[in-house]
Amino acid sequence: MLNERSQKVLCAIVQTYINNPEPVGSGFITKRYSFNLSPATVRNIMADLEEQGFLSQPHTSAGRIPTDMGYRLFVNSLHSEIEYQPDNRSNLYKMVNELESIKDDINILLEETTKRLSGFSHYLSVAVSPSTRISTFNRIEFLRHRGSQVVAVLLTDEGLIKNKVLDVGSELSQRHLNRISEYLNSEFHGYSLIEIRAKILREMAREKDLCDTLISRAIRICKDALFFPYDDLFISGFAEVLGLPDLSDVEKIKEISKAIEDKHHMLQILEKISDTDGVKVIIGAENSIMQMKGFSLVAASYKEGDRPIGCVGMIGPTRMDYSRAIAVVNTTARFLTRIVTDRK
Amino acid sequence: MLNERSQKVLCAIVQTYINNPEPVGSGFITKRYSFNLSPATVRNIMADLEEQGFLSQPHTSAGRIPTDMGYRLFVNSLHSEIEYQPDNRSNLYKMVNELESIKDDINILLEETTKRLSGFSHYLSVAVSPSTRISTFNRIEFLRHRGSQVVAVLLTDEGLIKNKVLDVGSELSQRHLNRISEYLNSEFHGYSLIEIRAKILREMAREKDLCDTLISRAIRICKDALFFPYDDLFISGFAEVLGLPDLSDVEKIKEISKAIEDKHHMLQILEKISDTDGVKVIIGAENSIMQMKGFSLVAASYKEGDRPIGCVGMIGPTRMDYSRAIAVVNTTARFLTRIVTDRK
DNA sequence: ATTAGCACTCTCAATGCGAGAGTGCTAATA
DNA sequence: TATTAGCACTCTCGCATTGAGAGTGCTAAT
Repeated sequence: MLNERSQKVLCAIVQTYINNPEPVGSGFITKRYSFNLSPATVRNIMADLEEQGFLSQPHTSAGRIPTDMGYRLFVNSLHSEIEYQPDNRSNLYKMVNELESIKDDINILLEETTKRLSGFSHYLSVAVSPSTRISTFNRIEFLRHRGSQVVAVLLTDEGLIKNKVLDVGSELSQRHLNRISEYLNSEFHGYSLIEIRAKILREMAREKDLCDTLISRAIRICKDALFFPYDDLFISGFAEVLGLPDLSDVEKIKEISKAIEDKHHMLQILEKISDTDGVKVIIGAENSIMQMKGFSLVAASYKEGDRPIGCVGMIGPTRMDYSRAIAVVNTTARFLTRIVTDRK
Repeated sequence: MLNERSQKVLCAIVQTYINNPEPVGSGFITKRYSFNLSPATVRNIMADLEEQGFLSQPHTSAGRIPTDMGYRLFVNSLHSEIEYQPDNRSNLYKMVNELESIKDDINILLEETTKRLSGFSHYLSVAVSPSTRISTFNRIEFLRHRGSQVVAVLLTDEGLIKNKVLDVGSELSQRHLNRISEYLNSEFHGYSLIEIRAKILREMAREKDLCDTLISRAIRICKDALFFPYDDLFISGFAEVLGLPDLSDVEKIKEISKAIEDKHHMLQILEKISDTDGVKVIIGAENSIMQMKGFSLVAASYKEGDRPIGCVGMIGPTRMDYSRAIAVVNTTARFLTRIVTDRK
């Protein structure tokens, strides 16, 4: 579909544009790269590439800029040859070292990770805590709060700690609550939360109009206590990206700020990535769910053992430095995987 | 210092400028307001006001715009006559109703409050959770986590629920942990966290090299478990404020986004307000701690009974609608006070 | 298939111009 | 003495014009 020479020229154009956000002309390519082609030839190639949808022209007499399709080809050709560049490494190395010391609490770890990531990449960075739905129930405890309120504290094998205030209708003694939690802990240990939820619903349907036994009460309380509609989302670096030349336009700024304020939507995107393996790159409006025209997402899941449980990533303009971003995200995800897996 | 007529003209100018962000000319004032003055007279007054620092001129042949001092005078003259306008009320009323149903968890309540507040005010809204330092210890529980890690769950009388992962050095049995928490709960119930912290430090100094008794161990664990460097800060409405004409400049956007990303600094400002009573207005760079030139903060503390414990507020351009903002913030703070106080 | 040559197109920055808005000042007025 | 009418002045803003520069597409030659 695209001969090797065309592809090389395309990549040269994309790389040039990434280095400097100005339309790339045929002259620049011939001067900078030693393809041994004349500007005229490059012009012909560029015209072809434009016709095929890889490049576009701001106006008739300007150079070319890559389209999303152009970036895509560039990124694909990159994917195979990515190794950690030494200069990234030194920064990352420092970061990883700093993070080692706060690995006890997964959420704090993720928050600090995004902060540092955005700090030295100058892109927006994001992370989601391990998905509650697929997390493994470790135990739950109930603490009397006030009146008929109870605080449920849920611990999962992945290191998540979630609490929730419940109203249980009537005042229960702490002893009573302990009996309930003991029952739940023995019953549910080792199951995933989503399994437990299914179990509970089945159970409830069965003993619908059962009298107020310990078990039925436990089940009812538990149904609420284990339900967390959203995972935690960490975003950092908004002030950073404002410095990028790609965001000199107020409209663009509005777009991205809307995207990150809609946590629900962002979580949807990231959750999908949390399920897959390896680094994933979404360019511009490529993925219909990601309506951030003009921005790209580079993300990777982190795993507990072999099971992906959450993800970390970076958002930048489509014109972002993909090779660096991919390397950084990949390394960070591996780091998180190690932390989460080791502490079992 | 400023005669009544000048002050009236100043307020008219400020109000006009708030309604429409364009320099106000003498002609407009005479037409719109029935001061029975000629444009020339108003011009003289305006020249005086400028000399005294209440107004400024973008350029020689333009109208005047208020300085921070101008806004200040305007706000002060407003303060006395603020009542809840009926149109605010209907919006607020709806909001308050919606919030009633989620009052169980103070943090969720504050988060939802800021979301709604920014949604209908189109300004940035902020809130801080009850200050941990002055919160009243209710009880603490420890849950075994993994290895030598323990999860401490702290409940305060104000309804705060905080948890923290601690490494206690060696594995302790749950029974052992329960003994420790029992001891702490009986010892510290009813004290404020800051008092407890002082107590602990004294205690530690005294039995510095005591052997590993239950008490000394409890004390040591507790020192970490009760220490929370930052209160929770909720901010919402960034996408909203981008719509304001005052933020059409990228520099301005950078400024405010930097301000809200520096949570530490923001907390410092809000904590001061949490200690005072009534609605407080900080205009522009008035307060040296608030280096957000061009933005104002309208905030009020919410209380448990008579004791201020946290605060809620709105941030907008200095050109914001103070009268509405003050009314809204005031009402919201009262609402939060009611919720927090009632549920004792 | 590639390339040199050239006319063409489009942007961008600089310039000038006129309309409009609002001022400051002066002299007249109540 | 305080206010006001009148007027020249200043500054911005939008618009059109212009020339330089960059890069293209096309054609004809290699």
